[in-house]
Amino acid sequence: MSQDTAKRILDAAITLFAEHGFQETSLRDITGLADVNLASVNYHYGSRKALVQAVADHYLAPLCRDLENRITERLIDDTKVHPEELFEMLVKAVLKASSSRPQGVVLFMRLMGFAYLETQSDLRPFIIKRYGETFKRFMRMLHSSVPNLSEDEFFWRVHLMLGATILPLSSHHALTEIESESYETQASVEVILHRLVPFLVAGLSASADTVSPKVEKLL
Amino acid sequence: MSQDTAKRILDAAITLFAEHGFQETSLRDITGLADVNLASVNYHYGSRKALVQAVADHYLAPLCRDLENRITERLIDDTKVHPEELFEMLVKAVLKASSSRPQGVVLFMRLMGFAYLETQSDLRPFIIKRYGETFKRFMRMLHSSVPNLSEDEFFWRVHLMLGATILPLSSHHALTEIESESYETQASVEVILHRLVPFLVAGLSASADTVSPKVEKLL
Amino acid sequence: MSQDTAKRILDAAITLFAEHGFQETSLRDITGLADVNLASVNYHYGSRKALVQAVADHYLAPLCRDLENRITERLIDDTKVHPEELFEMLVKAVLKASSSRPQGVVLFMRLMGFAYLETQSDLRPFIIKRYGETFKRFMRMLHSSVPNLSEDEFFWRVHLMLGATILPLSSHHALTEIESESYETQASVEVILHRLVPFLVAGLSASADTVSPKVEKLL
Amino acid sequence: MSQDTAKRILDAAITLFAEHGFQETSLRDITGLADVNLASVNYHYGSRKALVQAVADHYLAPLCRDLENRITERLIDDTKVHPEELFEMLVKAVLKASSSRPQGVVLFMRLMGFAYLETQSDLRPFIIKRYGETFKRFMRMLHSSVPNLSEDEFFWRVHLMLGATILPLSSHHALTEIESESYETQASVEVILHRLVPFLVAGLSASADTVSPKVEKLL
DNA sequence: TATGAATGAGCGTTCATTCAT
DNA sequence: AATGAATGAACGCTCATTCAT
Repeated sequence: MSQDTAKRILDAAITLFAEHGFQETSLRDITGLADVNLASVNYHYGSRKALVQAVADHYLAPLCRDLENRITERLIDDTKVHPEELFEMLVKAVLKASSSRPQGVVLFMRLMGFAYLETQSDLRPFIIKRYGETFKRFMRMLHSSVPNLSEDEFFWRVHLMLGATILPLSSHHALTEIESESYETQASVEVILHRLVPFLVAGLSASADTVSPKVEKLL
Repeated sequence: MSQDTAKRILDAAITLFAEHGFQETSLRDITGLADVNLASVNYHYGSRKALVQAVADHYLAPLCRDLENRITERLIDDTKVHPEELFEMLVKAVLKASSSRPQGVVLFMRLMGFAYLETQSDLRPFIIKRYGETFKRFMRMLHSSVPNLSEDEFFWRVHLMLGATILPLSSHHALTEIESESYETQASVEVILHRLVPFLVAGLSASADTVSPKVEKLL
Repeated sequence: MSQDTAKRILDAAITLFAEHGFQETSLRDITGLADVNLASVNYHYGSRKALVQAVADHYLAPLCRDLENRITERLIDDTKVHPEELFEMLVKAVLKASSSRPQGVVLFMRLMGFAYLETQSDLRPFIIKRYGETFKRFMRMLHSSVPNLSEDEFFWRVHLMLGATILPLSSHHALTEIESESYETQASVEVILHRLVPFLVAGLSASADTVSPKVEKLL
Repeated sequence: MSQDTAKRILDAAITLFAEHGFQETSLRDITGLADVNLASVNYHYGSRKALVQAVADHYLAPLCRDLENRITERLIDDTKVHPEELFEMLVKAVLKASSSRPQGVVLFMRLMGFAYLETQSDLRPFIIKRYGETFKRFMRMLHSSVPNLSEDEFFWRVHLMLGATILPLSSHHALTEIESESYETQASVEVILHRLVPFLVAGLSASADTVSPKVEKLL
């Protein structure tokens, strides 16, 4: 029973945070869905903020552990790393980390989206502090896989890619409504990923210079 | 005085929404900054939700009017439209619509971001209902400017582009903190746009097929 | 109606704080007795702490104003001041400041007692900051009215007198229960004061030295 | 181990009650300091209230036992008893009963203060019921040591003395802050007692009549 | 046209206590 | 003998909204 309540809370929190965002989800919503006592959140997690961080940990801890392993393993072989390999690596790690529950990837991406957008919650600093090193390690590898991109240019491209990844995935249930198709959900995530990677590769590999005259003109 | 109060409220709302997001901004914050009575928001706008929509209108109404004009004007000349032209058109319209105040583009993108994530309850349906036709018209032109892209494929690429555009811009204040540079704000927005367009063009123009074997393998 | 709610809250707060202490009285107790909405406390006073301070102000502001006037007036005549005069002055000021409601003195003394004993509430520092000067002025006069008392000795005697004054008055309703008499309340306060003043005068005027050998022996 | 846990709880309770008062100290504070399980308080003592009473017993039981012995022993010699003897007797008993730990006297006096103000719900009735007889016996001796004091007059003087004793001692940590001296704690308690006794003797011995005309005038 | 006052609902948190093991 | 888990009640506070003036 002990472990059960804490897990029920975490599950309900993941569901509701992903559905409505962090700030629009109250502890009463969570404990109501989990069918546990309101005070048990504080008992098991200490505070609302700690629960939010536990949700983040639930995804990011295994993800980063897995990613570290893959990176380390790949570096044994010191041949040149291609960007496609790294994207492949990341996608696999994300899929594995979020495979434990249905809709896992979507929930994860929505959580990342809210973490990105919601300024008040201290989630972003928490994530940077606890998992920043792993992501930086990955980013350094990614950067060196695409030469001829300045530090600045690369930094922003990463965020453009993040935006392209997180936002469509996190709202894909609404998008699929627009498409007016009904289909099995996990498949649709694969479809998005299927369409995402070539987009990212092309965007990351784009020359920074070619269109800049035009852009400068219009600014 | 009446018009003045309503305007002061709108200005304060735009400022605070852009600074702290929608959910983190209370009517008390807004009326406090505007130095008007708390009840005047409901008096002038009817409800909090209506105020949020008024803020959306503030940006989207001139934007769509401007965009419609540009589209119509361009279609007089029935030569083939290139994607760069359309991006240029959109960026100009966005910059013009948000030029009236500092941080205008950022607020606008944050607004779109929240609408995307559906947190601000009914903002997305409101926008679709009121401004959807203009965007659809634009999208149709964009689609026909890039042949050899299936309906589905194009649909998703649009959202990937939206994600790449909206999310980095809407959180750019946090990103620039990470970059640890000090900079004049509006300039930094231009920098982002400067870096955004080649990324979008490359992504949109990417072949859909090339990397699909790899991706299928990893899913 | 505006002034009414704030006053009803203050009245209920005074009653309940005096009856059960500050910490054992909740805002819901107060608003329940006052028959007003819970949120109106925050509306009119800002916070619970501010309400507590308003209660203190209610008694101490007129008391200190009155006391200042009496002190100033007395100092016009530069004859020697006797301790009895000062006690008389203080008692009159206290009675006047608390005359506005039945049991006024008792409530006032209980409030002072709780302020003395309850460590958590920040009431004591608040009182010292806002009214300390007046009391210091009074104390300086009292000190110079009883020569041959060291600074330290006098300081402690003041607190002994305060204890003798506040604590019996604040629990006098319980004491009178023990005495098993029933009588009109204000009269009983007069009885206490009647018995208090000679006690205080004797205590304040006691020689500091006479019994010290004995005391030292027993410590 | 059983006895150990109960004792650790009592020790922690005494420490924290003395430091922050009864109401400001939660069971979690106590069990946290004692490093025992939260539920063990209820297991060993039954309830929070029973723990408070156990703390009272811890001081009052040996005090009253000691006091009874001293009274009985003194009565063997049937010479007249002087008030100083009785104060000496009481002070010795209090010091002895509270000598087992630092700050003992202060805690004891705070306990009495809260019991006096009736805030700690049923502490006063509990003390009266369990230890009232001893105190009454002492009071009767004290009364007969000071002739010419009416029953009423004596009754009130006892409470004035109690107030003068309890209140300054129970808040002496705050008072000494005001004095802005740094000092070894137990010593400061002795200083207070040093200054208390002559004050009490003088107050108790004061004639009841001398100043009454003045007082009556001002009421 | 505008506002001070008031309201009901809901928030995260803390509490002493209970109970199965 | 002892405890981890859980609970219901209550806490101070903030919220968007309403309403009489």
